Amino acid sequence: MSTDTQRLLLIDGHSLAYRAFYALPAENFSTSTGQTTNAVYGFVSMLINVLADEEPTHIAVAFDLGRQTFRLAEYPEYKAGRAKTPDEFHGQVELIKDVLKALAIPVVVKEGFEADDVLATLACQGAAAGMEAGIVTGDKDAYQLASDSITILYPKRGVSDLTRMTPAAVEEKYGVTPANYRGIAALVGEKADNLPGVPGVGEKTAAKWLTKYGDLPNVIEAADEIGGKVGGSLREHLGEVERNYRLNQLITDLELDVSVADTRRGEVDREALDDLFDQLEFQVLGRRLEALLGSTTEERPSADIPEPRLLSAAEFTSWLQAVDAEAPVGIATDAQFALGLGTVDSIGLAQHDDVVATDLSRLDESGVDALSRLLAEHAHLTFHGAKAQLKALVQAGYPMPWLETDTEIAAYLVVPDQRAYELTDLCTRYCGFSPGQTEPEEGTLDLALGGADAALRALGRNAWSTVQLAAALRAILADAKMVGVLDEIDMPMVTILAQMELSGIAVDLTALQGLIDEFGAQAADSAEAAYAAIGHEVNLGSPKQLQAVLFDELQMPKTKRTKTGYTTDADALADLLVKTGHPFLEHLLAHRDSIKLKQTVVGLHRMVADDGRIHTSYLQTVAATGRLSSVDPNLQNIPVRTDAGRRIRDVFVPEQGAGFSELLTADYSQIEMRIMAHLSGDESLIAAFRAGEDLHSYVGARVFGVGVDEVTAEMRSKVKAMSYGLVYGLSAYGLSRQLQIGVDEARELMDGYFERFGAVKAYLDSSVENARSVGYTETMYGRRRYLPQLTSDRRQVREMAERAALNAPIQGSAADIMKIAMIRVDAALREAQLKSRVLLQVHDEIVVELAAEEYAQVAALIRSTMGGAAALSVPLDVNIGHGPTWQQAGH
DNA sequence: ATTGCAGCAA
DNA sequence: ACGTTGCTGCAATC
Repeated sequence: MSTDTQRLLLIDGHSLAYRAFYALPAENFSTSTGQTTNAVYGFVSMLINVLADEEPTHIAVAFDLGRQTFRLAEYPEYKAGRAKTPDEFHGQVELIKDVLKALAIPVVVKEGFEADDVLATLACQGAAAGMEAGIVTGDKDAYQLASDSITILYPKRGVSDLTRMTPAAVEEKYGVTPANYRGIAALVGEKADNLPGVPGVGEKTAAKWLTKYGDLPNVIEAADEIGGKVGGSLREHLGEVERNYRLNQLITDLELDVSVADTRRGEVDREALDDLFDQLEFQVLGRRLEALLGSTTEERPSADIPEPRLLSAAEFTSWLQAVDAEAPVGIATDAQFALGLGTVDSIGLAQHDDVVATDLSRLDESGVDALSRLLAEHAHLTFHGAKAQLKALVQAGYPMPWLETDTEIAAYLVVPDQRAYELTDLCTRYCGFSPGQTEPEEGTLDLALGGADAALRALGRNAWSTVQLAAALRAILADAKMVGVLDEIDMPMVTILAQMELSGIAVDLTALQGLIDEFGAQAADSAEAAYAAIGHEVNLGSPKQLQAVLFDELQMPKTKRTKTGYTTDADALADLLVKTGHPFLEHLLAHRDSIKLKQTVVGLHRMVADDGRIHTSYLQTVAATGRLSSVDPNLQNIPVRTDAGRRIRDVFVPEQGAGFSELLTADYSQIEMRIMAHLSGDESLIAAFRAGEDLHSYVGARVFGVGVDEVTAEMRSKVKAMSYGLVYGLSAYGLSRQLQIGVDEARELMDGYFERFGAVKAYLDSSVENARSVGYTETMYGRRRYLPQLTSDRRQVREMAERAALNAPIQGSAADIMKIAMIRVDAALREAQLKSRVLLQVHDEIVVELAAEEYAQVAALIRSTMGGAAALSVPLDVNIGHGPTWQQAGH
């Protein structure tokens, strides 16, 4: 960009704010006073980026004004059918205008016109005055304005990534000139504006026609000579197309209160801006803006990343030998891991501002030694998403590193309910710079053009970035007193999980194949019987087709509504079976059972690796409470409640012929209720656990006012359901439905419980109230979960948050205790030089592969370690079993 | 490719 | 509207 050209930046405020609102999760952007700020954050973040990128000399933001526009007047259905914008959005537009005012950026509106018309007018005026104009808008109609002097900056995904739509880019994407883009839009239609186009005509067909006939009026004129089905379709919809064409034309000659000269950048009101950002609690964003406004050179933040050096094998070795043992080292690799096998080809390393990268395959022996020593001995290694990389490195022959910080996990601890923790996003958010593209652009040309080197440099940048990010996140965790959770619980877990996943668990393939055949045959039989019962075939797996059979064909009474019709879930079907006695239902239910089992065993079979074992992956940053989750396959939901289901657990066995003899399972009994007893301090409940009697009978005796041996099986099961339900925030209505009893009886049960265990109720209530006032819940070890929805005025949203607030400290403390136990078990097994190893974790249970002759020692070690993992006011009971399969090791 | 339903676990 | 936290597979929809 030449410095003497004047650059005009024009932004569609409403459309960008709206995109930001939906791109950023509202629950992660809310101030302590409850103001939602996601749209403001996204908008301002986009604004900062675009100011840095475009360096405009002139700038303006347009907003829509007035409900009545000329488009609506011509077509009353314009933009109809759009969902009502949520209340959380409107207030944020005002905040955005406040920010713009402080930044001295004029806001332009014109009654009866949309923001894009205003922008089009200003852009044309600017272009006429010899300026370069950029229009930031989420409305593609603006493409029609693209020219040598006007570029459209269209947000690709979210609001952070803007595509530059020049005339060439428009032509490349749509095959037509910007002027003809209107024709494409008119033919294809725009769903968001409720402007239907020609059915069957997409961008390709539209472009073909426009190229052939020149422009849309010519296409319309020639409509009669266009053959085929689409030709007919076009003739039928000419009216709509002409209307779309009129409506999507942007107005470029509005009379505005603001002229291009008025948009010259003015003096920023720093004080107002500081106040505003304080109020919005935008710390990082404030610093980013500060950096941008403060420096006259307006250096890009990403320019701060040191340029990575690509090293030869010899250079790499000497770099490693010169590493400072006291300073953090960032590591990033291109590791991939699937089905028990990993690959890692290249590595980036960073210490201080020295960033290097190399191909691992090129390393000679001394290079491998030096890297091994770094991994084994350095005390300050930082990764982002370490576990898969550790596994791949270990399989490549390197030692298992001791890692100080995994920035993905640190970011999870800071905000545990985010969907993704991408390094780039986190750097933008917490450090105010962006390491940029983490992987080279797709496409075969890249390799030829040095894509491999670019990929190496990206690894170097990632390695450096993760060190900066670790420092930023640790500072935040220190403020929240959560460094202990990071260092003592979640970091040590990473290597333990990596080892468990590398081990995997052996399966008996013959037995597994047997189950596939058996469950498959059962499913086929039930399906046949079901078809016979109604006289025709139907896809039993399709709720929609089942509804047709049950409610239309067989005229059965309607079940509970779902979004798309009536439920056909197992409860409802069982209910219908009682009411109608129709044999179809019986066979359908049997089919559901066996097809589900078959699906499960087929899924497991698919995941057996070449070593005959299943290597699940544990996810450490998914469950908002601190639990682990398991994928590929999920080994935390293997059936156990039915006999048929339990048989699946029989295919999990110890490794054959390697000195392993049995599997051992160890689980905490009623850990969540014990935690509830501890946290509430309820004397009765604590006494119940200390008595060591059957908990549900003990509680049942209290609730029903009878002796412990007078508690019937029915009473016990009711109490059991209620006790478990309490941990989840169960209501009387929910309890009544689950137990198939009246709401009154359920209410009496709950009242009875709370009367005898008063401190439990007090604890549950105060726990929610406390979370509402501070904004988060806490486990016994300080792991937080933020729940800003606790102050929502939408009842359903608020109550959902209340139940989450009730559950999170209990579920989360249990998860913490299990993690601590696993860390200590791992250490104790090592210490005692035992060969047995932990393979699986299922929330309150671990599965251990027992080396021959080690049962007694391992059982004792695990019982005492798990039982002593936390000091509660009640004992932590551990059940242990062992046997030749997972099923038989259970108890 | 995404959404909804259904069903498994703790 | 009415019980938390997860994952997977299928059908239907875009």
